[in-house]
Amino acid sequence: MLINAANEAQKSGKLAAVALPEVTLERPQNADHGDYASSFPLKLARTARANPMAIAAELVKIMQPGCDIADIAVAPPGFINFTLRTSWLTSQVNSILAAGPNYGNSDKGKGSSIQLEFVSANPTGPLHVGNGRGAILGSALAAVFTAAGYRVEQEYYVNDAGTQVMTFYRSLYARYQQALNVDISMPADGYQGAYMLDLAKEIISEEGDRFLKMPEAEGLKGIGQIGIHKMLAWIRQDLEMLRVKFDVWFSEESLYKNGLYEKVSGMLRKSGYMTEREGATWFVSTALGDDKDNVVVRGDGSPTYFASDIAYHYDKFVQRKFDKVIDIWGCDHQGHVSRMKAVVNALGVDPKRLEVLLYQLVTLCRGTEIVRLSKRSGDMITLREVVEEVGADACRFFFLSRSADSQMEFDLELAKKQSQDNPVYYCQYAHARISSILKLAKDKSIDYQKGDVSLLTSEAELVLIRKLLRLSEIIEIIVETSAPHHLTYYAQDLANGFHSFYKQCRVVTEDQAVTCARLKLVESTRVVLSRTLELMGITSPEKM
RNA sequence: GCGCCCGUAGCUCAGUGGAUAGAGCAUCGGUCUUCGAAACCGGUGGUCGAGGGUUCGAAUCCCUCCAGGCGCACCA
Repeated sequence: MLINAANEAQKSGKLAAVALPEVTLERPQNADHGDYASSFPLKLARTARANPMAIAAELVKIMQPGCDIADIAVAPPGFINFTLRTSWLTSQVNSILAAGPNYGNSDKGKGSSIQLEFVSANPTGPLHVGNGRGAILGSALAAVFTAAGYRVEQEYYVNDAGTQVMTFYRSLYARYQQALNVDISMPADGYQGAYMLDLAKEIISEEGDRFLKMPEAEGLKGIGQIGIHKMLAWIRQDLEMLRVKFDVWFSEESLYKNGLYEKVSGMLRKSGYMTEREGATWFVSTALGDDKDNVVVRGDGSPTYFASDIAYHYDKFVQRKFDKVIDIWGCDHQGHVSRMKAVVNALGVDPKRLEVLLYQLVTLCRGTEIVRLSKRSGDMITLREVVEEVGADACRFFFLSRSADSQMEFDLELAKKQSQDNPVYYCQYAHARISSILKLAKDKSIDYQKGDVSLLTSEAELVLIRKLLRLSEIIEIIVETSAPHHLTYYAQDLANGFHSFYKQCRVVTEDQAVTCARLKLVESTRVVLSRTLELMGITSPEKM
């Protein structure tokens, strides 16, 4: 609309014929400035060598208010403000009801495929709180991208190969032997956590001492594999408690077994990105702008985790042909980003198709005392303990409520209290209230299907409708920024809009017509609020 | 030393280069004869770490400095 007006103004000579800047629409903070505002004239002023106010006035003359826009106004120093027509706003209530649970969805993604890989913690111990942050970030993003018309696959990369796994095998084998009264000490670099003892005991109760009778190498491997398997089952349970589910559990080891690793390293060798030096094999990241090269195969012939990652990303982009891949990592893996981008580049894939989302670490504390997160040391608070303490809804909301870029502190002493103060209950309470109103209407057999939405004219009603309409905008922002924390702020804003409306406008009254119109508004609020909570993976309770 | 993230109200944090910088908690004060007070309404509280620069316009972009977190392995 603005572009058309500008083109027309240029044709008629009212505006200098210069390249037009990008048209942007903002949402003004001040409601007096309308529903949408554009600073287009201000941006045009320089190139067009004209007063922004004059440009704005010309453009406004050309643009005509339509069925959706009631008013277009010029505001100093050169804004154009658009105000939506009330009748259009109220009609949106019917649109929301018609869309139902699909409200807010779009086809922005046009069915292109996205692979989201997250958590991917080593299966050498239970998940800790930091893993929880990644898990919730990933699952919320998956929901939002799906709503925006992308085909999303959620994947957990299982590090079932490599040195950490061997350390786990040795630790578990030692615990197993100790539990069977063999005098042996834990490996110095072993996993000390109490869960290793429980695991060993569990295996003894199920499998007896048969691994003891085997040659050491065989026993180690046998017990280790059972242990990893059990660990993975635990992890899966932990994640399910948080309502995080994966479509694929991808085995690192499979990359070696099926020859993909050999194939990809051969390709890179041929194209000159692999080189032998100091007895090891290196990936020449520096050729692609990285600050240093990285070892792929150690001097002893064993591949590093980086080697698997190269084959893994080949599999993602080339074998499985994902249009886009998003890896979600803790910020302690930050150094790995440029390498991975270089690898993707070397494989002939546009590195822009790989997005690495880093989240800052979660620090745990008990009061003022900081608790270190380490699987190797004994003192560790598991994700499960936290979820059991505060519940999945509060936990998800808490993790989602901060941008991935900001560090967060999880105070265990305040966990319970935090969960009571958690704004998630504010949002859920709004949903429960709505449900109870709708139930009242049902008990009174009020049929509001034909309610006339044009009766929704009070300020509180219109404010609420405007908030309902923002969901698709929020989804779009999240798709563009991969920052799902906006959902939590939107949910609170929406809940506030409803609570405020509820206080000012009695829904079920003697006035049948108004009652029906308001019930429609209440129902549409339920649709949008529960959709918002659903995207966050949070339940919408009818009672609390 | 180099790289990434962060510094916004007493606390925890939002803030897609736009108009008077927001929310929750805390604090102070109002609001229940009627659909859920787990709520609503209002007040107090800010040199947006500091200093430069770009811009009609900067919390936002650039530079320098200060403070915190995390990396910089033939660990993952």
